[in-house]
Amino acid sequence: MASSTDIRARAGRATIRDIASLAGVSIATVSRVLNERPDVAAETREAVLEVVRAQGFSTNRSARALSAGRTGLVGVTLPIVHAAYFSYILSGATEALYEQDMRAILCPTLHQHDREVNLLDRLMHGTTDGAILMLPQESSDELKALQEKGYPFVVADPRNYLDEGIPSVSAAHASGAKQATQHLLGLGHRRVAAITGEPGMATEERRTGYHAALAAAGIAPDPELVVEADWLITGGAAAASRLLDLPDPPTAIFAFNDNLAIGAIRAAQARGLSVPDELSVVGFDDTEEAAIVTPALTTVRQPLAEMGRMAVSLLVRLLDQQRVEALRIELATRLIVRNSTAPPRA
Amino acid sequence: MASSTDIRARAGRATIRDIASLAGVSIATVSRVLNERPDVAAETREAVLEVVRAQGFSTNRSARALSAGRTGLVGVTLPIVHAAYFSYILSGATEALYEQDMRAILCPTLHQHDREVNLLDRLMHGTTDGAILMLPQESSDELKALQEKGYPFVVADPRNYLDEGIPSVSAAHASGAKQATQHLLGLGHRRVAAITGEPGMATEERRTGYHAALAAAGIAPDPELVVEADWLITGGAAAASRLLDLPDPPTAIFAFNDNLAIGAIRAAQARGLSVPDELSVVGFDDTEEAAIVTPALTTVRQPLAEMGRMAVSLLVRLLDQQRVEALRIELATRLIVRNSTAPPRA
DNA sequence: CTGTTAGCGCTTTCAG
DNA sequence: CTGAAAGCGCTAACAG
Repeated sequence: MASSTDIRARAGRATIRDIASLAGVSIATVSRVLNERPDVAAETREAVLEVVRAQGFSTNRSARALSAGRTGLVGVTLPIVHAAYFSYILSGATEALYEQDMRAILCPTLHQHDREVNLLDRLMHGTTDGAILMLPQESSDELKALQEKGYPFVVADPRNYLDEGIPSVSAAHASGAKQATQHLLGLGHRRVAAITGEPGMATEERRTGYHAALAAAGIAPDPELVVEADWLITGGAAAASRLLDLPDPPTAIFAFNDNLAIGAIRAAQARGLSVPDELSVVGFDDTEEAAIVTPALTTVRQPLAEMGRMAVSLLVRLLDQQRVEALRIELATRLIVRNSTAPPRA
Repeated sequence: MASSTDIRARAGRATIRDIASLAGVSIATVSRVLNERPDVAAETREAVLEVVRAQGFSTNRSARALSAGRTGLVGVTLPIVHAAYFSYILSGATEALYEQDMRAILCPTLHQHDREVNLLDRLMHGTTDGAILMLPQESSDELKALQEKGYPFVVADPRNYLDEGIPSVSAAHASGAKQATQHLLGLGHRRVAAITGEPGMATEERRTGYHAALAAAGIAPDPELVVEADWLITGGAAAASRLLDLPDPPTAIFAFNDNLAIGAIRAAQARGLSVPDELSVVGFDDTEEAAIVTPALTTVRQPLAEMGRMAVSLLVRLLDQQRVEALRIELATRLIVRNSTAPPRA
């Protein structure tokens, strides 16, 4: 759409200087117009914008970044890009950034700690204004150090308990777990088992919610009914087998994520048990698979995209040097009831 | 890790100038060392690196970008970040970029054409060195225009047939479809139906492969056995129903993507047909769901991550101004046999 | 092999 | 309300 009256035959694009001379004003004025400063006469502004449009000009971000000290870029670190779980958070964050006219730089760490460190180091030095961190396991010390260097960041979906003062956004694991357990209890189950994930904040909190629901229903927790597993389908299957081998097996299982729940369903089905008729299973996360699997999984939905958006909004406030009272944000979850849960057999 | 002997009490980090004076050399020399230029004495280099390490210095990318005219950033546009399909390509691309010490800037377009245009416009102007484009539908004209402006890019997984001269990386749709159809034929099926997706390059090519396999087996194509659908599960179910209502229904269906295949399976099961005993179904893509669904889906795997990597490697060559002979790259697919296919009932 | 110097394109005081 | 001028931190000729 560039008009044929472009002033420059040279390869590069028009610069602010070209616009200025074409519009008969100084570059300072053009800069003001471009940055929507109020102190420009309406006429002047119009004249400048006219030329800007005609030339198809748009400001060179590198130059602006160097001069203004802000890049408009935010680093987003995450273990793996294609994992659905992270990509939802990423998606929310990217979208929220877009709305602020900012962009996300992707930094996959592949679970390699040295990569995390290198990446962060580089991000800090003039590449980005701040970062959204999704880490496989955070060390409060390192994060503190980062913070002391004055680099703004927020941890999304923290894996561990973080020091106060470290900005973070997470799901309300405990209340979600409580919902899930209550759902099972409400259905009439009394022996409700739990398959927990690996140690960490999520597991701790979800266990807290599980116990809280049990306690509220006046049921004494049975340690036999709580087994730990890795977060994988196979782990869930193995754990469920152990549970079902118990002399007095559970009639319902609350698995701490969907993978584990799917594994549990598989294990039950493998031994001829019908889900949900003979065993109810609830998951956590509501990944894509939850709806696809047979029977469709009752599970606790995490507001992943929303966590990404929230993280950005927190970060933006940090960038603006606003005082932020609530540094740690927790987002409510929602129980999605599908077909893997039913009242226990009479 | 910053030593307490930092020369600057000021807020900012050390600059190349600080390093230069600390090391007793000129900034040009520091720059040379930083850029691994060969023309520096080993001693000098060591001395400089010493100071660099001590100060925890790392070069300001914005400044380098402005000065050198290269940002080390590549824009990646894609319709939706959290769609597994795209995120695999994205993942491969990001990883390949990382290896080149480059980074990806995420640009989700949400299927909005104006966003695509704006984004590209911005990407061009000093934000990125080039781009990987995943578009819902490309217009060769617009891409040509982009190319004429001298902006390097490559289209990943093109939706439409592109002009020659537009760099692109895609899957070998035709040969993949041929494999799939041959698999069915090899099992003994004679009435093999196809559920195509919406018009576009993928559908065209896959249809070509389907017909080629039929022809090679000496089977005349029956137009009744080819029905079109959107790319969704519901569409697949509807299409399969039409097929199964035929007076002489197919014993096997090749669905042009996994969603359609899942829909077909659902439709068959809904009318009491067993898959694969009474109906074989093959998909295309090998999404996450393919392995989860019951029965697990036989499907054609697209090398998505590899496409991303390839796109980057093509782009990098373009950036280096290398003459590239093969602008259009096609990556082989692979048939993944699972449980949704079997010989027809005797 | 090393230093000097001139910008890259933009933002931002500081005057007027 | 507008302009002049001083950099932001780095790279890349060009001398020496």
